[in-house]
Amino acid sequence: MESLSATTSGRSPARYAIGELCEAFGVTARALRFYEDEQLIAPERRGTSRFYSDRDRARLSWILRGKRVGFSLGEIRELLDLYDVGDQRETQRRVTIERCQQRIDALRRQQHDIDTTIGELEVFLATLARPAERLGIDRKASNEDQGSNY
Amino acid sequence: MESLSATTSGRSPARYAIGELCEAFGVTARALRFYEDEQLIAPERRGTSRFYSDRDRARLSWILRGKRVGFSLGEIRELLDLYDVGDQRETQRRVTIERCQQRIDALRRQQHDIDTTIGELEVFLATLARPAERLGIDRKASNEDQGSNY
DNA sequence: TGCTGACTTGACGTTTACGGAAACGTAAAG
DNA sequence: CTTTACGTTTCCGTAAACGTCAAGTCAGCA
Repeated sequence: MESLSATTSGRSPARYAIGELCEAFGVTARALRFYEDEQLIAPERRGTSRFYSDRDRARLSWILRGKRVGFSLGEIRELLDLYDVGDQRETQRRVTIERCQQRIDALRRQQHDIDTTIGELEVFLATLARPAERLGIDRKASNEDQGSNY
Repeated sequence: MESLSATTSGRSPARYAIGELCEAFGVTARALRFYEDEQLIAPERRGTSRFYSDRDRARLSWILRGKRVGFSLGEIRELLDLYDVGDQRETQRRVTIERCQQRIDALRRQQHDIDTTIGELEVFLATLARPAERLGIDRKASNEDQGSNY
């Protein structure tokens, strides 16, 4: 059973073995099983083996990006669940929308934080380039610390 | 001793008590002491008490932003140490520059990740706005997962 | 048939970033 | 002098996100 995706000799309903996904995404099998325990993905189970679909692949992609962006696995699960639920009875929908908005706002703040950090690192790099000055992170103890993410 | 910053009745060499900093930055004293244990800040110690300078304030600001941006405390310490060292013997300097560049690159990738995530969340919000469709995260299992941060 | 390699399920260990509580010190206010 | 507020150290606990064995299963093949 060389490659699962090869056995399915052509089109879409591809299945991947756990090792293939690990390879493809650079994660360990342990991690994938952990995500499964935590209800983030649910690959098909034939007996004891796992078979991942393209949907699982996409989910994994979301999970990993979510992590890089600072979401906890719990939050990621919630978001994925939202996607799955999709619509719902009015009230549920409003909550969902609100939570999404909050996430987006948080991400925007994070963008700003990253901008600032990159900026400071670049300034620092500049001082390194011409080694003639002393530096001070401590100009005026800038009070711009509103908007604490998360 | 109402407020330390008030006793220093005017200019720069202000000192802050731990409680003031907590208040100002929305962190617990426990956290500040922890950062001290971890060598991230080193407030003046008169006897057993702590007195924070503007420099400490600025450092704290950096620490908190660094955290929001995804640095670990260890990484933050390294970066702060770099700032302190400033220049150095040529070889050390090159390493420093390199590490900075890497951090900046990682942050740029993170920016991109966040852009993508915001985008997806907004698309999702749109589908929520007009509740008439089914959605699929799983269009084509987009393979755009290169550039794994950190 | 026996080996190899990939996979499986537990179960316990680890790191990070603090939180919480005990037990005590100090200092200004009433 | 006692209260109240704030601060200190020390130690133990925890949640998240896996890593790391151990021990066993199963398919393919020489």
